[in-house]
Amino acid sequence: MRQSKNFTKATKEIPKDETSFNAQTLIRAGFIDKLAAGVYTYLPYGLRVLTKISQIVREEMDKIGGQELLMPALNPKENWEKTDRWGTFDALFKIGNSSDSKEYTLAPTHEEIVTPLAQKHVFSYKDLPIYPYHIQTKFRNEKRAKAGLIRGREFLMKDLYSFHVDEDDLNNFYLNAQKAYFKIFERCGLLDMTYLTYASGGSFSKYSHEFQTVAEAGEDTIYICEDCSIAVNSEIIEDQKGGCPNCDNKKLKQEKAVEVGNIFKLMTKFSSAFGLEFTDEEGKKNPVIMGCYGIGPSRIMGTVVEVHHDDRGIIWPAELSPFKVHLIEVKSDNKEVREEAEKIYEELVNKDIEVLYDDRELSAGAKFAESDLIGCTFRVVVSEKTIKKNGYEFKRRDSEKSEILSKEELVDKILIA
RNA sequence: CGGGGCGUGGCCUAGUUGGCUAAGGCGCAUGGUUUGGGACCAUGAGAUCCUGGGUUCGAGUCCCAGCGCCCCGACCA
Repeated sequence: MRQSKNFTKATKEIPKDETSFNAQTLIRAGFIDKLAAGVYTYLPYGLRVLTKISQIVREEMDKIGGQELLMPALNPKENWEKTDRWGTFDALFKIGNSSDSKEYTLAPTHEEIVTPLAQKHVFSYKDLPIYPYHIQTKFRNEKRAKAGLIRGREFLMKDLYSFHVDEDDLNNFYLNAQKAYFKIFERCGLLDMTYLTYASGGSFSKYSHEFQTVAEAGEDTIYICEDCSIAVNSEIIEDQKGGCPNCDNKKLKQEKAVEVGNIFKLMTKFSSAFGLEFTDEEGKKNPVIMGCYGIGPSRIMGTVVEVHHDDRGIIWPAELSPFKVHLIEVKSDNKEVREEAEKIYEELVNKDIEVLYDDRELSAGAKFAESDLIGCTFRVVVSEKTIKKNGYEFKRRDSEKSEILSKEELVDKILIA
């Protein structure tokens, strides 16, 4: 992509209506635009990142048997009355339709939709287990949206629901889902600071689990057991008398964290509400056992920015970088420079490498500053200097060192990464 | 939803005890000089001062109400 063709512009000014680093920086760099509190447009760069995160999530869900579908955001009131959540889920956006007086909600989660859906197709133990999921925009009328992408009113969420014949089968899948989640955080560059965190299980089971990423911007406080590499949240810490639920470690480390995912054993709460049953091998009817597994691509995007940055801007992990390479030509009005840059741009594009090519007639300083702000994993510079040296300057965003490489070396280096 | 703060060209800000034509920077346009870390000069365009009431000879400035945004808290299935 040619930067001269991108219609959004980076800015030096910090937007005054945002205080979180992720929102300030993503807005300045042209990834997102704010429409209202907790409601953002994903601009071309931002959508690329969001799509990459979603794709990672999709791949890891598919690997554990997930089946992707897409359920509606617009939900009829009746489904939510069946579970009694129409009146009790107070972050529900409600929509009245004056022409026929029918009421809807914009879905904040999808148990109310997926359970009756399963009911149309699950009759026998032979039909189980199933793992439908979707990646979809969720709506929650948060009393207070905050921290940019970390707590929005409209946000992207992957929610998978598992349906089982018994608790053992649920427990098995539950562990698979945990592993898949860690794979996702690894690919998003969050593995080192993300902890499986014991949370209250509500009425369904002893614990649910959150995935908490340590970050100053986080709104939760977690207590980490460094022996087991797990954590507990503030609901649990008191029950545990300050100790680890997994070992006899009494000294847990307190940190602020962002909840980037959570998994929950729903047991029969929703299957009972809708009467979702299956017939077992003996011909007896039993309620289906359920679990749910949430993870927020948009929230991950904000969290990654909080965790991976320096004072010049974002440092995207390789798999999330909006473009693998930021190609910069210094002195666009130098014919030789322009031709050389165009040549390598085409070369890289032909190798299916995603390149953002800064072909604008701006000063070198402006281009470098904006490049660091945007934060692509690799930077390649073409200038009078590099032409004299018969190569291309290559630099990682997370390193201060640069090197001059030949075309072949450059392509190799980028393709290997 | 309780408490606090803020609202001025596209963006960031200044604007004194109410006073005359609302100021500066960024960005934008035109011309010229520049080009390895957010260049410079000149000229120019661009404002319902959040909205609605009120006080006053006179309101960006004071009062009331509303809306919006941010922060703290509560909430987070």
